[in-house]
Amino acid sequence: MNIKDIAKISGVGISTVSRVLNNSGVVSDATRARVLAVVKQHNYVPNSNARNLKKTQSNTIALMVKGISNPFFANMIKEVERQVHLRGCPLMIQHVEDGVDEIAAAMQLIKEKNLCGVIFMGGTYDHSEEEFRQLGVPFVLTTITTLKEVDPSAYSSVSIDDVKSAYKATSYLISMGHRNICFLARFPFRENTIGSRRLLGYKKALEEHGIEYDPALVEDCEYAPSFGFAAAKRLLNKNLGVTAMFAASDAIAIGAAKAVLSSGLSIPGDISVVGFDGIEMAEYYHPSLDTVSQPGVEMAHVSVEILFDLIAGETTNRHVVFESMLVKRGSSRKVN
Amino acid sequence: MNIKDIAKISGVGISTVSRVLNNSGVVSDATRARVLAVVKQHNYVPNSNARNLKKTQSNTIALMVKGISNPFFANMIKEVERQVHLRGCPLMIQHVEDGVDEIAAAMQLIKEKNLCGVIFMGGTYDHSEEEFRQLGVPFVLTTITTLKEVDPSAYSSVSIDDVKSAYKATSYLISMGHRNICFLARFPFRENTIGSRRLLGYKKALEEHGIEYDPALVEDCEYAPSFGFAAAKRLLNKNLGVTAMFAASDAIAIGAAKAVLSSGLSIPGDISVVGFDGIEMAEYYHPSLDTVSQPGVEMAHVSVEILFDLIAGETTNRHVVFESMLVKRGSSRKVN
DNA sequence: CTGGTCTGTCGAATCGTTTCGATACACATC
DNA sequence: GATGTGTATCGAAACGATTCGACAGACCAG
Repeated sequence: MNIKDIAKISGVGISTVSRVLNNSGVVSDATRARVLAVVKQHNYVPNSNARNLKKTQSNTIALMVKGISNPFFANMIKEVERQVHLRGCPLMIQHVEDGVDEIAAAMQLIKEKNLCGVIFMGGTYDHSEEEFRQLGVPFVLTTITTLKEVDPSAYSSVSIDDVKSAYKATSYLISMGHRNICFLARFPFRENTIGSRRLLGYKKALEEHGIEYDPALVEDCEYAPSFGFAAAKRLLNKNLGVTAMFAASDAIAIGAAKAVLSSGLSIPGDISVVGFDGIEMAEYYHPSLDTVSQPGVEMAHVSVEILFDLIAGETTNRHVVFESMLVKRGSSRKVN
Repeated sequence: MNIKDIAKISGVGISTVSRVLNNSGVVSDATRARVLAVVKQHNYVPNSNARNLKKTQSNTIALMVKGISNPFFANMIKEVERQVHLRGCPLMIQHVEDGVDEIAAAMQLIKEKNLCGVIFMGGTYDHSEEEFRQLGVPFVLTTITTLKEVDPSAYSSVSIDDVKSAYKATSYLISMGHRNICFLARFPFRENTIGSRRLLGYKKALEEHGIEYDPALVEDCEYAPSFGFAAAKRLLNKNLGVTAMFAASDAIAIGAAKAVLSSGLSIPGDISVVGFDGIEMAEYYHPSLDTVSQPGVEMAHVSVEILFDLIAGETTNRHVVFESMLVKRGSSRKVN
């Protein structure tokens, strides 16, 4: 069942059917009604391959996400899907494995599928401005850090201020009298990853309060409970008199909290714990975990909005920085 | 840059380029090498819209998932993505909102995009055999229950035995002396949802051990911590002398555990808690939660395998039922 | 030398759309 | 009656791939 069949059955020309379906050009009401009736009756759905081929562009959006099983991303992905869908566009979600070049992967998809836009989510990108420009379609970087210096006019982004957010959490702990605060995050050996940015905020807070930075208090760990657990165990074994832990994600914080509790220590009695992200599970942990919460769903929403603005012809790129929020639930307390 | 350009630059015919790219037909080694060099040099990627149009079928797979933000699905989705990707096929992930007809949505995508296969994940389907047959492409139902009786030869599926799994968990609690065991799950007013199947297993275990089924011990609640929390609160307020809680998902169990702990009761001292699914967070909860674990990643893997077998021409549908595993971690204990 | 087979290649038709230029008719204007 | 201006429609040429039938040359057999 193709447009030709519909045309024949409706007794009109092919182009008339096309104009009806696309609401383009003029068609008399009578003809329109007749065509639509036939379309509905036969459950006709236009073939998007043919359409995209002819138009040399599709309405498909791709979401390239690093860490698709990260619980913080789960709700963001859902929101992206919802918003894109709402605008009548199909969405392709592609998980980007560690070590693959996100831009190259997107590039391939763009050429292959004539994508009309891309959202990149999560990770640290090591690409030059030139590489971004070569994409050739609108795109948004959501919760992504870039290693190379890239002209802000060359891309759009949605993020929070990681340095400031980590500073906030650390200052909060310091204000409650903590001096030996450890920090758990993932930092590969390079600058400007999410982890290193948060480390920067952590250091800054220490410095401003005259506390010397001690590398022994910092543990490298992936964004998952099992790694947080192991890292916290290592730290506790060092016997450094830690009274507070700040984790760069709630998943880490949950693992770390488990390590603390299963060592027979209490939270916040012996050790205060603060996480990052604001996932639902952290709230229902016992004790409920304090965290620096990112407005993930809104961030996803705005990402889609920016993308569609760009697709609609908007030429100036936007950079939206959301405010993170320190959520106090009782997993930290004052010490003297 | 299209196939014509590549042909011209390579000094060969269009069809020769096509045969090189598809490894079809005979091409001399010299010609093949020359064409491939040109392809690489110009970063040429064939346009899949044109290809799919001509072939009247694409290699795209769709994943229709109900509850995309469910943490149990997160790893499954990742695995599906990985496996499909590994086979060189693009994946479209579509979240199915409550109340939309999954099959109709898939049908539309299939016609529109000439999909070559679909995986349906999660939810309860109210479709007739006829509707499944109309899909016209291979598909697999993963962790899905069907309301209507459907001939098993008409579809493939991957699942666990929900009745048996719930029976296992309930029997475990009973064997430790519990009599007042409550059950938390989502059951709309119909048979054969995941929730009602697990309820069946719960009832069966009670019955076999001569414990009368008390509807007051069953609470309806969505698969998320906040709902589990509220449901458990309601239960505790009834003062029914509950000593154990069995939740139909770990997310519910975590919420319920929070309710128990924040009421000043202890787990497993006062109340034993058993969840369902086997998500990582449940293990890192404190106390670590006992659960009936489903091998989600394997289930996803097998789903993709079955799907590709069907696409490859396999004509008999398969139904793989995985064994769930009772994981004891210490959130339940003996009572007398 | 003729005819047959094999190898490597090519051109053209085709997939199902969109869209541009053409056309046909009705009606008004001069 | 010739001309102009809408309005509603149509046909045909694309879009970029695949694939089938055709064909040229090499080689061998008779």
